[in-house]
Amino acid sequence: MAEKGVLQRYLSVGEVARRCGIAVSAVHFYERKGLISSIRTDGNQRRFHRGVLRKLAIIKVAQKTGIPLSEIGDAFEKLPPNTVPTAKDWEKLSSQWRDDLNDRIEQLTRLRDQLGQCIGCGCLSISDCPLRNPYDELAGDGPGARLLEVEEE
Amino acid sequence: MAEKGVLQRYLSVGEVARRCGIAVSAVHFYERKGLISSIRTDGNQRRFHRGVLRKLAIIKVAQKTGIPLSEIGDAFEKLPPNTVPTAKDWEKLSSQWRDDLNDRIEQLTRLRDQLGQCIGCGCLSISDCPLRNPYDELAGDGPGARLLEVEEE
DNA sequence: GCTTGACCTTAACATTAGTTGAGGTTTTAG
DNA sequence: CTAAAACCTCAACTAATGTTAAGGTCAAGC
Repeated sequence: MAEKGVLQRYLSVGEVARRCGIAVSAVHFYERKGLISSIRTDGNQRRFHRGVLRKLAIIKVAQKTGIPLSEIGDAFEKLPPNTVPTAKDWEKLSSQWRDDLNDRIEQLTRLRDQLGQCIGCGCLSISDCPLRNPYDELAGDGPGARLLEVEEE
Repeated sequence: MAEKGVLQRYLSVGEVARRCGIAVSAVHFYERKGLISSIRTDGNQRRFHRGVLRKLAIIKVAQKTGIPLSEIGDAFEKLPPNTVPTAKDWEKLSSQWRDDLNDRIEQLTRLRDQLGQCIGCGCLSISDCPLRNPYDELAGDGPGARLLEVEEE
């Protein structure tokens, strides 16, 4: 009781999970992955600094943008250790991720537009279908361009 | 030799893979998953109808939009069986997937805009940060809104 | 002081989308 | 005809992101 109240310094794993809307197992998982850390009580239970809540919030947002945990972890490692991410830190992370997100949005938008055009062509016309255009970003996994080289013979 | 040339009707797995720019193992995989099918030679080797090239092209495009293979398979099953997807079929698929894609683009765009605003607030301000606004689409996994209920005490 | 809920660890399982390897067969080119 | 390239199956492995279960401990309220 004495520690609770106005200035509860440490949180149990259950509290963290509940307040972030994630499962306890996910909190454990993120800790195993090194994204967050905790100290232990004498009884070996985890106690989390409040800052972990911000980190988890950042993790959730970053995941929504499609960023893998490994990359989130890399970003966290470049932060000053053992501190709550500051506004400045968050600014760096979020602006970088926003750029990534923008790139992904652009890619998807191009694809959507191509799909839109392609609805008319039905992927039947070699010359007209943008999805079959070898020089757009749909090609380019192999040497040369043969993504939709479907019936060139 | 006799079958090759101007009107080669069937393709080996290697030809299919090469012409689609995917690995042989991936072709096998898609067949196991029921997305494509083949007949066999007397020697038990796969032979693919040319239509498989179009299906694989569709698979690749759909995957780029973020659609899982299971869903692509579901869509294929609703197509008339044993035929090459027609322009009409492709129109249905592509317009549906384009709508999905649009939804995803919209979500990501909202998220990006929120990130943009959030760069200023640094996730420090309870009242100003849109990422902490309990009533936008970032919340809503749990009962009530507590996504980023980070330091409300 | 005991019961119950919360916590601990470790291992296994689930899912998606494939890849890799072993061991053997078929096809093709010369 | 023979050697090499391509093919076959089946099982195991990869990677990311977790969840679930088993077996045991800790903490808090009555």
